[in-house]
Amino acid sequence: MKNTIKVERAKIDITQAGLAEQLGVSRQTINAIEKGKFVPSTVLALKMARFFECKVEDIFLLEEMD
Amino acid sequence: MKNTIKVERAKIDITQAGLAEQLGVSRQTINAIEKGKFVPSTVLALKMARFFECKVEDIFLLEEMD
DNA sequence: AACAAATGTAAAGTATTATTTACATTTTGA
DNA sequence: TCAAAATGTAAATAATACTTTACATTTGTT
Repeated sequence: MKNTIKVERAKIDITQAGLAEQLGVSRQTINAIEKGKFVPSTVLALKMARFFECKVEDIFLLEEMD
Repeated sequence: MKNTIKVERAKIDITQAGLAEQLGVSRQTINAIEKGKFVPSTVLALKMARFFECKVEDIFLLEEMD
């Protein structure tokens, strides 16, 4: 599972901490997701998509292994 | 969190067991998600959207409480 | 260089997601 | 009506998501 969070963040120039605050999670959670440590819950994925004004599919990309 | 899985299933006339098989999860998992017992992982949500040929946002709807 | 902000990482613990097994109830069709 | 298929439910367990705390490294600015 790949994700484009770092790029989406760059587009609107927001830090991991800033995004975390907006989404109501810890900074480490954002960092871990961004680094591919784990995939967020569907609720958080939906909140991210809403925040970035795009689709969940635009941010989280299924791969063979998933 | 609401979901429209039952409706999507009805559209293409597939059973919970059939859907479970297609998605590679147990029938109980589909049933539990459909009944709102829990929200599936993002991976499973993405697979569902892909299977139903729609967006994750079309199936899973954020509510106030989420 | 020096400082601050941002990012990376780790470990321990809690909460949630998903599985298996098993059985009850409801719906459907012959 | 009777049987089979489909759905509902529950308990125990495993796997994963997320938090907190804490510290290290990198990056940007003066």
